[in-house]
Amino acid sequence: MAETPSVEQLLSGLNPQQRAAVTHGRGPLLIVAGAGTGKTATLVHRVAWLIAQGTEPGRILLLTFTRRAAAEMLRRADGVLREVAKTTGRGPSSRVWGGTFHAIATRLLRRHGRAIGLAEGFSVHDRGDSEDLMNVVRTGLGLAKTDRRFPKKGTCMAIYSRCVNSRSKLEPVLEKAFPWCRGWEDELKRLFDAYVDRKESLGVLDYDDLLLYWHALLGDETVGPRIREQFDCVLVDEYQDTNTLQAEIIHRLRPDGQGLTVVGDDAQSIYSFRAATVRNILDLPKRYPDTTLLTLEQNYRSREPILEAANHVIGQAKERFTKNLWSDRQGGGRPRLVACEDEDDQTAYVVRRILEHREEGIDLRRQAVLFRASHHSILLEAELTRREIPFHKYGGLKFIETAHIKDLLAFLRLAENPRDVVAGLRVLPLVPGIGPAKAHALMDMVGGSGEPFAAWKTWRPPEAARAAWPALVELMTSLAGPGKNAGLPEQVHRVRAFYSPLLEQVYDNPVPRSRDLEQLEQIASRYRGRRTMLTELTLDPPSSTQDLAGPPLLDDDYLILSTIHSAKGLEWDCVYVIHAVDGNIPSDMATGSPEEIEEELRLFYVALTRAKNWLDVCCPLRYYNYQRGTSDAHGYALPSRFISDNVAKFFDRVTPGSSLTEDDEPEKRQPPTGLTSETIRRRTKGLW
DNA sequence: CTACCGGAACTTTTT
DNA sequence: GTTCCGGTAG
Repeated sequence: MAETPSVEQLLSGLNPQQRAAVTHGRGPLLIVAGAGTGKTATLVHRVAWLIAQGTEPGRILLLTFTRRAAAEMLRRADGVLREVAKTTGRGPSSRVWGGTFHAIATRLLRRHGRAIGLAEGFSVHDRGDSEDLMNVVRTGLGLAKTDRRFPKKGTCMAIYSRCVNSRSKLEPVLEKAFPWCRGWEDELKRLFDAYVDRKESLGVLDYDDLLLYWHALLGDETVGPRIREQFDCVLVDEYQDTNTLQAEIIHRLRPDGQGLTVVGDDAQSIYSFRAATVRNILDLPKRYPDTTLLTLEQNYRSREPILEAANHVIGQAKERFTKNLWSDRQGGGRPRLVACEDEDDQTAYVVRRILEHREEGIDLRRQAVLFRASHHSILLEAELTRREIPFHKYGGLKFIETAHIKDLLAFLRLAENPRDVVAGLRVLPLVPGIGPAKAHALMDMVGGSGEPFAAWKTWRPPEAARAAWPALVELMTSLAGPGKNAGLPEQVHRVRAFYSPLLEQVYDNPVPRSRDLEQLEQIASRYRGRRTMLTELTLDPPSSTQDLAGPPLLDDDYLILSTIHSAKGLEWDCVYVIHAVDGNIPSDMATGSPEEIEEELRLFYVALTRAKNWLDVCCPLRYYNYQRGTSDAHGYALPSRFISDNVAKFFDRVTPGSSLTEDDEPEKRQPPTGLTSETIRRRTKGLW
């Protein structure tokens, strides 16, 4: 088969397996792509190839794990297309439907939701909002004060979510994942029923609903076929991390598998806590018997010694389908296994290595520190700040989840959807003199249409609320009514005018919080409208203030700190894995069952395979237990159980030793004999 | 009955 | 830095 020159050009630089994947026809295609095997490049080229072959960009659906990944792929696909555009005349891929399952679900539901009785203006609750609503219902049913302690709101939400996402009944879910909550079946069922009703009456969808409604939409006799016909090709990235509900959505989108491409790596499945199941990727050939399976095994990312160590780590997994990866990037040193005395030692070591590498010409942004839990980097962050080394942290508590940001957004959400109790219960108690009880009563007074907050005007506030009450009523009335069409920055500004004085009373560190709010006002102009801003912020929350401020300037350089989960799909020249001790990797919270431990092993594997050229794994052996007060709160840890003797052989063992650490703790290091400060002064004077 | 304060306990990973 | 609880004051 003779290829046209432009297509040949598009395929140049791909290896035979990648090429086969890119040019595969319409039948269902499963690409099992190991870490660093050019998975993204393959997917990008496939999108470009499909377009070059005549598929309209708007008829391609690209589902990725994060929006960041989607944007990156579309950007790169544009690049590839531009290269070949001269000869094919095909346009850019920018109209490809790309995004997360949740983001795409929102778009489709706004467009077609009417057909299944969904109001177009529905609002989306994030995890925190959902928990709050769950709590409202939980208290309403009197489950908050029972003889035995009833599961807390977060646990209730987790159980509910798992039922929805794994599409299974309550009993097995409790049995398998929440054994300590058995015995509350009846109460939980009542609670979930009430929660569902409540969402319905408020016109609110939570994360799980987005998937659930999308699924339902596809099952509808009239709309279902319309959506199916909208797309010729569906491509799914990170398929190993999809859950049962998502797999069924895919199945309903492409019932016969025609035009379906799925990419994943069962060795990198790390989201089972979110009800993801590896079975989706493993069983795809069973679901579609004519599936073509292609495997990518050549790793272009890591040097061979790093890959060898990583292969031996994942070699300990019980069930695995992908083969070992290989690389022709020979040479270079082996990865390091660093036995640190304690966390301070680890911090000093990591900082020193980072600076050494920077001296050698590796920018900070090409280096990353990875850890299991977000709080593992606290000490390091403090040290980086002290040394004025810029860094950017991914994962963990997000900007959007801080109390003051949620407060401010709650005003906007309440204006957008006056029935949103969760928003109301956040806004109202900010006024002195109004607590949960009065807030509840006030929310019951809110009307449906016309002027929703009219009843608040005649309400007689308690003495303490006299001053602030009329201002709040005026603010809300205006935001929900005539002020609705004001510019978004203007709206935020008005909320800020009302909220700022309260902020100073409620929080003891109002200054940085106030700055965050100003920032929010600044970026508000970026969004098309209030509803868009609110949904985008819940579906794609910026991970930090810096992120929110926009892409950093090209010339400023910063180190990456990230949870291993957030590091998925990314790569750096130098990777430092910290806190690689038992209890952290694997986490104590995840050692209940063999399956959980297996997932922790894969997580460790993901961390190691992020490294291109240098890899340091640090194990601080003595740690400080912050929960146990000040005296004698030290404990001892062992290196991660995943670094067995057989694995350790592939690392260089390093001991930083106290002489290499920085001079922060004088009591630890005696000055070498014979050298006194007096001699130093004398020597110094001899210098000039 | 309601609001508010202080203390205690806990904090995995994320759309 | 929260969230959850119990006690106290209005």
